[in-house]
Amino acid sequence: MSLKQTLATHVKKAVHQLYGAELPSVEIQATRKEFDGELTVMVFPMLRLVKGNPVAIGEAIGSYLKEELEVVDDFNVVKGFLNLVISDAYYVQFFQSIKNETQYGFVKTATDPIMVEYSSPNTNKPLHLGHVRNVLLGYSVSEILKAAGHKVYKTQIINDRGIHICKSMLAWQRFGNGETPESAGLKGDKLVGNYYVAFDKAYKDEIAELVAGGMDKKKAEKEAPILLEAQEMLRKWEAGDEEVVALWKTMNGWVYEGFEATYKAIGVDFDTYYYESDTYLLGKEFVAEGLEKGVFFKKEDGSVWCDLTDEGLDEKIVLRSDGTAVYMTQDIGTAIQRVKDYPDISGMVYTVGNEQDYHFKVLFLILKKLGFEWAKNLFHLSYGMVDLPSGKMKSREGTVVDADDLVAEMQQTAEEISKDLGKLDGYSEEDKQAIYRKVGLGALKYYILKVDPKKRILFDPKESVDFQGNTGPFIQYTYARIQAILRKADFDYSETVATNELHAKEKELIKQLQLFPEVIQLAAQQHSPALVANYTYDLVKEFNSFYQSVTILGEDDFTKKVFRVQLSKKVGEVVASAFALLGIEVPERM
RNA sequence: GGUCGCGUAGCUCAGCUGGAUAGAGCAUCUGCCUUCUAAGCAGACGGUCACAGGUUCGAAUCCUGUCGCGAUCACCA
Repeated sequence: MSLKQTLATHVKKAVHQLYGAELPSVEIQATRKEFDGELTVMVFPMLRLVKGNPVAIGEAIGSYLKEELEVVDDFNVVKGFLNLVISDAYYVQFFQSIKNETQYGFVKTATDPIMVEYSSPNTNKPLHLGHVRNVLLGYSVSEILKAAGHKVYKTQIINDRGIHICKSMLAWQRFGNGETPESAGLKGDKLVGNYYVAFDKAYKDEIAELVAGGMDKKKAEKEAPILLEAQEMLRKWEAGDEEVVALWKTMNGWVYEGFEATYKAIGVDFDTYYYESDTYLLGKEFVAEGLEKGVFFKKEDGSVWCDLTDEGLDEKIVLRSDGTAVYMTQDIGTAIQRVKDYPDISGMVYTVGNEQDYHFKVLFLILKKLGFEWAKNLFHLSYGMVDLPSGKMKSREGTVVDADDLVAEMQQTAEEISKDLGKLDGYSEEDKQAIYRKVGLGALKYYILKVDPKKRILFDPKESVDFQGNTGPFIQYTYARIQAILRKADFDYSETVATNELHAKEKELIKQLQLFPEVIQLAAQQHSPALVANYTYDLVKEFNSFYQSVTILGEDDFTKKVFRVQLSKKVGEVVASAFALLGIEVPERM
């Protein structure tokens, strides 16, 4: 039983004995720094059941607790706040109980499997800063869910189907001259991206030409020959035309290779992949079934819709009049396919930007209407856009921040800062590069993950990302210093030592460590890596303060010295664990 | 226009299911490297928590309205 629970039951007992009232619950929280004590019992909420002066009630309960419980050393009452001073012995004992636990704070048994989808890029464009946020969030939430005791399947849906793919293919046929990533010396995703841009340019030129010839602009946009040709290509593709399918396979292959390289550089991975080209047919099947059941209805032109006006939403199309699948069709199919493949999953998390809030609201509703029990356990992990000072990122206008470039730049910055400080002199170039990579990526990842997913991020490439203060490198740096202590400790610090008095900073540190398991659970509940990031920062700040105000290795008292090394070591372990939840590595030195 | 999200220090952000005098970092200023890594520590300065009502012993937090910013309401994905 946790300390809070113990205290709560005793507070209830006290109130029962003293006032004959039964409290349904007791509110206990951490005492604010400016007051004496560790934990505070709220007296105000009791006033409903217990008539009297809150200070007097607090005093009475305080005396009772001090009398009854050994861990309560003392108490004081300020207004309606009963502050309890918890004994050092309790914290010493708590620390000793977690000291040797591996992966302290993690739930080790994996139950209730959850599938987490993230990344899900468009195969026409190289990954950019927006995808980086997506990938980092999805990966981190997956790790957090695992730590909180879930089995997790990381997956992505690859949008390898649809009119957009045909556009790049068409442009490649027209302007490509058989170019390949090898011949062009380009990553595959970059090469295909170029053709997508080429298509767009040709398309715009054709529209301009038609408009110059007297056609209405809207009509021109619909009737530009290159667009009609792309649409024709999509029909051929859905019909299984060999030539089209072969080209599609080749170009998709290039893109995937390019994406994999980027994922590897960022340090994220997937357990399983889904391709829309494999699931859209299943979606169509269920649209047909839904139509029979009356969940959907057909319009005169043959398109199929779902009426959601009862839910306060609009009508939503689920199948085009020409019978081809739309986005929604595919997502219906994909969700169903996943549950077929992994019947044990209890829920799914979709990491997708907030511009699709409406889409997912509708998707979840439709799946519910189709009668799937699991539809209630779907969660849209919605996140805000990453904006640049110049506004939105637009690939067509060349205002995107490319993911590969970004990672390289961060590593470069880490290298420059590190060289100025000169702490790595004497290490091999290979070791140094590995550290620069960890630090550069750490800065980027932390910068993005520490903010609440719902909020938009303003990213200024010029000012780049900080390396001081509440940042990844600051936390990594603290970890590296702890490792330095452990390297220099030339005595055996593995034995449990009998300490009975704690330095104020030691107590603060242990209190902070104590919070870690709760933080993991809360972060999992809220799907929020930001909680983990900010917790880690607090822990590290507490450690630095401790580090500055006590001597560790130079301490004369052997018991204290050992205890402090053990404490430092544990802080290091928790920092490493917490950062692993964010997908950030920690360096042994920097 | 309908719906959803956001609005906290000059800037970037914390603030858990309502709790005490709203917290960090950056920037500006002041101290601290002969002792475990100064990417650090200690301190100063900086606030009408967008605004107005309401609920409550108590509101940055919950409710209503107003304003500002963004997203979305496609036979695009």
